[in-house]
Amino acid sequence: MGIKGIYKEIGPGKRISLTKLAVQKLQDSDRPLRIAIDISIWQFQAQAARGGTNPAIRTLFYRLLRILSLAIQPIFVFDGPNKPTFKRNKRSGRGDGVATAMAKRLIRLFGFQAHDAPGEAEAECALLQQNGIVDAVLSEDVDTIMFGCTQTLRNWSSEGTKGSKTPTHISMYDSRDLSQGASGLDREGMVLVALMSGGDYLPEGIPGAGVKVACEAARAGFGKSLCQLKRSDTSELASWKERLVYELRNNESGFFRTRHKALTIPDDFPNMEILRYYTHPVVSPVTTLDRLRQQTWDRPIDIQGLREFARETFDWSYRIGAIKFIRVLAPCLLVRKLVQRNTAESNAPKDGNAIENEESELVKSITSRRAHFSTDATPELRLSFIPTSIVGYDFQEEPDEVIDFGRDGLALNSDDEIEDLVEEVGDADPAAKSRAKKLFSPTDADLSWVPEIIARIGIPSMVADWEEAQRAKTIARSKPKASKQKAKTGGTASSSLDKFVRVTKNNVSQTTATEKATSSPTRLEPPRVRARTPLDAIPSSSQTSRPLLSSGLSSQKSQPLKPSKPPTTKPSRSKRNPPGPPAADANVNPWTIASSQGSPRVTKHKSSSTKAPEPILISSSPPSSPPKGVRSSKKAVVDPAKASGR
DNA sequence: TTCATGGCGTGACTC
DNA sequence: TTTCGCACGCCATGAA
Ligand SMILES: [Mg+2]
Repeated sequence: MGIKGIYKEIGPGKRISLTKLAVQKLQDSDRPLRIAIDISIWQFQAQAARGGTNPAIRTLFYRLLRILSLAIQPIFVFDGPNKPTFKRNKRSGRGDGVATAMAKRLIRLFGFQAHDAPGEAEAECALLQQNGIVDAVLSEDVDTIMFGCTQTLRNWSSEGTKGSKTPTHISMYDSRDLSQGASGLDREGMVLVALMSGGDYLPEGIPGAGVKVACEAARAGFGKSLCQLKRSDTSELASWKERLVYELRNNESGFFRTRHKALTIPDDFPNMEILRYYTHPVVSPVTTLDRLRQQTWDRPIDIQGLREFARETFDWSYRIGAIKFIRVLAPCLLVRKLVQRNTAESNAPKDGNAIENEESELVKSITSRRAHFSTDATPELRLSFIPTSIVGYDFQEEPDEVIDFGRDGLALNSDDEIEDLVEEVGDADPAAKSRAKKLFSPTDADLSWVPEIIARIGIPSMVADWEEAQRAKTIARSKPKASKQKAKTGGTASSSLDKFVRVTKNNVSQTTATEKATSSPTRLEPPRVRARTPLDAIPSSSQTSRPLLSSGLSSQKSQPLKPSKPPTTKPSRSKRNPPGPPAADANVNPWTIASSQGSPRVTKHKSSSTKAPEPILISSSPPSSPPKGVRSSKKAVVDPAKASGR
């Protein structure tokens, strides 16, 4: 339901290289960037791909490779069956069921997480981000902000007018910056904009009121005050509406550009069901969050499984297919292996030679350094590596496609997409290989640009040696007579821990220059301290007298944790609930609304367990991190609530 | 006149 | 047997 014209209001976001974002997180937090990805961002884009077999899923494959090479830890979120009732014409599943199953399989072969949302993926992603399970959400639009996401990424695509369409950049939206910015839109404000301007399937919007008028109303505080209304207080709601309409008509307080005498406000505006859709979307319960929190982000890549997937799905068959597979996978897998050397190393101290031996198994040499625009000048090193030794896959096992039984490297050079250059096929001259860069042999060295910090993690001593050599070179150039005897000051580290610390320090001092140069004011918030949602702990019985939305701080203070008190609304919930109009029930029983909203299908009992039944609370301002204990007690509170929904 | 809304058509991708 | 998004540019329309 992207709000039409919303980007004219909130701006284009910060366009930033995904490499830079990932590297910053690696530096600042000593761990990879974690993002939740709404899988639907590719549901249409991928259809545009042409050529070969299954180009759509192949597009996903290449994106997954890219994620791998960015050292990002993703969790892919799929839409679930519990769509809100007012979106009922849509249905996910059947049509792309096969594609969905394939996508999940591929994602898991990469060692990435595939996660099913109970309802809308966008809302689930926002929940994961709010709870610190991920740092940011990659989505189609900025709707996630209305679900409470504070770091939203969208439009992962190429940047600049240069020829390459390689997707390098994303647009980043920080909810805190947004509320401070010119639009002044926070979560509540955006929800009001959605409610007022409506949309194709948001009924009871105000016809003729678009994003401009709605934003003016939001800046005047009507979003916040609407969300702070006590539930089931119809007179307060009527008063809110009266004030809004009065200001629209007369513009007495000057909130609006002009008066709006001609607007016809529907009788049932605002639609509380839609409001609740944003404030209390159908998302996973805390138990699921805990499970996700405990899951490891470092699952191994199934190389053999990926090879078979590519053979069957993309028709990358025979030895030629295997070589193509190795060629695209190796540079990405190299990054993974470099980063893993940080954590995977045993604590046993190793001598310098052992370290250097391990390093040279991964990387043969470093050839150059750059600060390229495609990565926002994030420093990178060009690494030379042997594809087969990175992938560890024996392509020789695979039969040749044609009758050519030759098993020297020559036949391998005929890759299917280099026909343009195949004039040289049959030319056995090795020099021809270097002339035509596209001639690829998986056993020969290949080159790849890797962020310098990642190289420092995986091959620290090789980087140190290379830097020393570079330094010597420049010195030699400026003062040819100077001796290169300057000993390696750093030398090889005595332990892996020391090594990493040293490397990190070096890298910080080294990269601050470039950071300042590019002057990026944007950075991710520290995620760990960010366990939010203190409000889930609210006893259900307090709902009817509680604000629909209020500030996180005050409500947290005022919420007594009463795990022992079961909800008293069970009777009304237990009668078979038709998905019919909940508006009538809304003032009577919030639980009814919650459940009806959650399940378009009456037969789905699951909805009651997946719907977080607690009322309330949007806190658009950054929350104070709750103490660790809150989380566990919250669990205790929610469980009975969940049981009551049965 | 100026401004905002809403309807319509179109593109996205990799090799 | 049901279905599906979003953003952008262009233009007509109507309100103030
Ligand atoms: Mg959306």
